[in-house]
Amino acid sequence: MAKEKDVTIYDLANELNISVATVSRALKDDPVVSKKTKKKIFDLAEKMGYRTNLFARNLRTGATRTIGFLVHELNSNFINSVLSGVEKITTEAGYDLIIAHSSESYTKEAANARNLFDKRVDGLIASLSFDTRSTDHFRPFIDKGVPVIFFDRVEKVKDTTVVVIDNYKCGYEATSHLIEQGCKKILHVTSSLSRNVYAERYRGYRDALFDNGISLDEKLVVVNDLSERAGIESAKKMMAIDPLPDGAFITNDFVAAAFIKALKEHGISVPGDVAVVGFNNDAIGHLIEPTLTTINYPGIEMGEVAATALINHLKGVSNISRINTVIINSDLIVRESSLKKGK
Amino acid sequence: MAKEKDVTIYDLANELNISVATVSRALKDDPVVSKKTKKKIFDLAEKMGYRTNLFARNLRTGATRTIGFLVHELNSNFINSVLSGVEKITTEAGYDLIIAHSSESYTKEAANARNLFDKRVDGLIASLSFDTRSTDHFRPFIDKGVPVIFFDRVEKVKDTTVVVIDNYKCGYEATSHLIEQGCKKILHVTSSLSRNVYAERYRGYRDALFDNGISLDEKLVVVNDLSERAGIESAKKMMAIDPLPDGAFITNDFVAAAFIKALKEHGISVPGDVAVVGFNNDAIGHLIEPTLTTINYPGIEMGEVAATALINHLKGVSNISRINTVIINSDLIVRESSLKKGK
DNA sequence: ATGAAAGCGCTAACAA
DNA sequence: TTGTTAGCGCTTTCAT
Repeated sequence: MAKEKDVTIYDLANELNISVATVSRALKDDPVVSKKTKKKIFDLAEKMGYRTNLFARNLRTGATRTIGFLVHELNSNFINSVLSGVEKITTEAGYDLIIAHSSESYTKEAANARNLFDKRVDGLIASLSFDTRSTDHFRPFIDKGVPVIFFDRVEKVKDTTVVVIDNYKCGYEATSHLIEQGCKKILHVTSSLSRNVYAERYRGYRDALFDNGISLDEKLVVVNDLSERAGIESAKKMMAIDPLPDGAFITNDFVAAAFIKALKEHGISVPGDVAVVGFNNDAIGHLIEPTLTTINYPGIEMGEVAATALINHLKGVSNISRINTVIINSDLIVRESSLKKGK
Repeated sequence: MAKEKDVTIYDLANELNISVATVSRALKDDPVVSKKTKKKIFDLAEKMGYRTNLFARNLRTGATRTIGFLVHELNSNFINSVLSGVEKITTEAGYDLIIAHSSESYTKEAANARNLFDKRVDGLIASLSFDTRSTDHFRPFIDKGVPVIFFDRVEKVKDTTVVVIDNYKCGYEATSHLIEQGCKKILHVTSSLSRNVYAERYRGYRDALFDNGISLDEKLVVVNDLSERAGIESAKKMMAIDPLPDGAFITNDFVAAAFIKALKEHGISVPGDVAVVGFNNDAIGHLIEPTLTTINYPGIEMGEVAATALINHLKGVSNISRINTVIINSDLIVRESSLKKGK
């Protein structure tokens, strides 16, 4: 198949004996061009299979109408709901999305950021990876005036906006709920405490214990990744503790599911012996047995809020740099896995 | 923050009193430029924060080193493993990925295809959405000589390569396994039969029944989408059948999980009353109870194979147009949900 | 080993 | 309402 030469506005202009300027204007539906000429041009463009050369346009205008979406992983329900929220808004506004994920690696995240910068995105929506130690890779965007919005896993960087839930409150509520159910010794399975989300939930856990007169035992805090293996390992770790904890607050539903499964295989009953609360409200939570008590984390809404703020800023409707932090509602969903007392 | 002007090769050239041609050559590590000059240029580029303008380059060269990845959904484990396989290969080869998903909509798929075409991707890897009725939107790629590879949900289009598993065989094996376990009346829950994957699995189901002297009952074939709701509805549908079927072959693990859950809630035991086989080998399969018998569908491998074929073609190492179809291995994983006979 | 200059396809300021 | 023309930043051919 021979590569056909692309049709350009010059071809259209030649064919119709008009200038490229008119063609260019017609193509962007400039009201200054007469209906007749427009029609002629559109028809011919269609007929000749004309496609805008975006590189030429971008080169010329310096704007790409493209938003970067930079996240740690794509295979998480939460990130996917955020993505669909973002996509809804950006699509409506006529922006394209370039998605990059870092597989939880700082190096890859930095490389992706660099890449998105080179691709000249008009704005960036990002959630940090596990081991991101610095936010220097976002500097170029900020210096150049490209708006950056962080969500979920965030870091306060000057001139950026963050969209989050109140992780502290959620951690506090989850833990309080377990205490209300009679738990006295509560395991906390979480991830890198240098990430805000986990650090905040941990603070909530700690304060809830404190406020209820339970002393914090560092041995009950298990830091791991968000894999199935992490759930199984945490379960093993817990079973080695004597006496056995009677509750567990796990910052991820998938990990919680694996955790519960492992416990049950060793004859430990949930919630009878150990009450469990997860986090995120993934679909898996009501497919397992017992169904999982969890924190509802509204991803779609978060994505919509983040994208709307960004788009409004780009349109000049509002100025993002005034907004420091947006907090989205979230709440505890009580199901079977935590109910020691019956309903 | 004022938008700083981008540094260009002209700035570098001016600063060093050399020509832009030399700078351009140095930047792409052309051996013809002396080491000394190169070093000067690289150092200055670093110091001034120079970043290549990809639009200018692409406009000039006509190649983008970008691959399009066009799929129906992103929130599926299977698609995500394919993606990670693809990404591994493309990244190694120095290609970027643009990801587009159509939310199972034909219209959106066509729009995405058009968009990727405008973005001038060098190649395309795609899996069709549910209700895709035509493949005309891939024509422009083929006509222009841009290689297209389909995987999973495919359609034979001239001059394209497809990467698939043997869905017929899998359907046959899953059904035969249920029959071996003593099932005589087997429900089949699947999705749009106009998509190759479901059509083939259905053929396998039908032939396995036939080969075992069981007559096909169209009322036992339930076509639905791949949602949790689909699982629940299918369960309800089945419970209305008298006498109750004793086996179910469900072409998606997630749907199967919801299905089993619904049955159990109505006091029907799995596998005791109904033996169940799923499809895909998602993580959820061994977190639920009973653990789910399923077909292993190796996404990563599939992604690697598809991407490798594409890249090799682009590099001119091999010619894709010779290859019609690649079939990836897949097999039955027997777990608890289908074992009526014990092990 | 380096430079001069044309041109990729498009937009927009200015002119008519 | 339409046309002319100067670039956007880069690569590459042809000279030197």
